[in-house]
Amino acid sequence: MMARRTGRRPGRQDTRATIVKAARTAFADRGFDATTIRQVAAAADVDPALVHHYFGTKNDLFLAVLDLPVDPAALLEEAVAGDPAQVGTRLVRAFVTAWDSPVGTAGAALLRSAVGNTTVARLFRDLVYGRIAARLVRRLGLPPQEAPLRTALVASQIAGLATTRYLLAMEPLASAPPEVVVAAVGPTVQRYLFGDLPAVTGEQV
Amino acid sequence: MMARRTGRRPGRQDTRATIVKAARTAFADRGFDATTIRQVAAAADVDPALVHHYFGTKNDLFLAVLDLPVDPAALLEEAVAGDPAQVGTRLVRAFVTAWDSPVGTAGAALLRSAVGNTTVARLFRDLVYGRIAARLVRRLGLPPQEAPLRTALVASQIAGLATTRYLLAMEPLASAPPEVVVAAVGPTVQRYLFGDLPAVTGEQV
DNA sequence: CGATGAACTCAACGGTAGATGAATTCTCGC
DNA sequence: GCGAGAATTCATCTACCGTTGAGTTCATCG
Repeated sequence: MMARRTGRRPGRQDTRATIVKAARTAFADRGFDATTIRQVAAAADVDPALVHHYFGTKNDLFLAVLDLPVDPAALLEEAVAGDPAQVGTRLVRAFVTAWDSPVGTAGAALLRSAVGNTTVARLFRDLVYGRIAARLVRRLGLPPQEAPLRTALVASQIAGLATTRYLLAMEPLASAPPEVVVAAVGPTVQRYLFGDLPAVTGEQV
Repeated sequence: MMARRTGRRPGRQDTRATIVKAARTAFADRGFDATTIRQVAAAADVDPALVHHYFGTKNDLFLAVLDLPVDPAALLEEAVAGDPAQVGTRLVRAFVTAWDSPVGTAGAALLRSAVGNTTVARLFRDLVYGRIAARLVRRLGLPPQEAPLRTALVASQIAGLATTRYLLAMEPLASAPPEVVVAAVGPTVQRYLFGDLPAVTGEQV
């Protein structure tokens, strides 16, 4: 971390991508509010002003972090195709394996930020409703009357998995091998999607 | 909100309790980092310096917020007593109904803060392990080898419920009547506690 | 090679946060 | 009714933060 001269650096380098990467992990680790542009700049070995030069405001930087070359919806499509009797298992597996990719890091950034920031929370809800749940309902052909509760229940289990395993790192879940998690949680998701829920029929216990 | 004179106020009043209450809802709504002492002071109609006078640092204020007259462990004891075949349902019901009490508000403060703050996260983990999970294992007589994963899975579903229903307010879960949630989620918790989990036997799928 | 613009840094502004210490007003026991 | 101490506020310090504008160095194209 030597003192850096002013002005443009020699050679060609994709500093912009470096900043996005640093920002993504920073947002994932600390959330939107707790992440400072100065931290991101330091991690990318760059002046804070350069971050603004590329991305404008801090909000814009956050949006750039969420803007991925791979659409999470594609992963979902893959998981939904196949035998409906094991959709739950495939969904959980897709989720767990995706977590180590940039998609997962962006997801961590989004979820962690949403819990602490009302504006990001709205963004998160819109994404889950419009881009995930809607697609799930359509592809699985869930009855319109039951669909909202069923998908919300799935969201609750998946969000809980993300929170405990990744955001809070609670053992032994945090370091359990993927297939253990898949075997344990998959059936839950399966039941929420297709199982017999007294709740959705309006029946009370 | 008229201009307030300096010095002690006439009459007797429990300003300290007022501050704790204001701080509890503030921490629950915004989390530790996003909550400012000035906000708490304003909500309690008091000068920021008074908050320090009573509680010292912001951390101490947070701990005071978590220090409740009612022990959450007591609620748990109540739910575990009775037919083991419906422990899952009773646990979820206890959780959902407790949420509107100060215990629930403190829980929201703790969870929301834990997601955004490493120090609080450690506090949260210690509480779940030592005060909740340990008691659950003991009272239900779970096999020591399976217990950690089983309780962690329960934690994941409960945390997910808290996150989606309360912290993020995702519909229709956020405004679903308690018994709907209990009927839907109870069996999941039941299975995590006593059900057949290929994962806990070391068997891989 | 010269110029234009992109990449990059410096220094600073205005805002807000947590914390502190002194000053003011009240209560209560003697 | 007076004095000690608790309750309360004021003004202020230091430390960051996001953001801006001006200045410096490089790459590229004519």
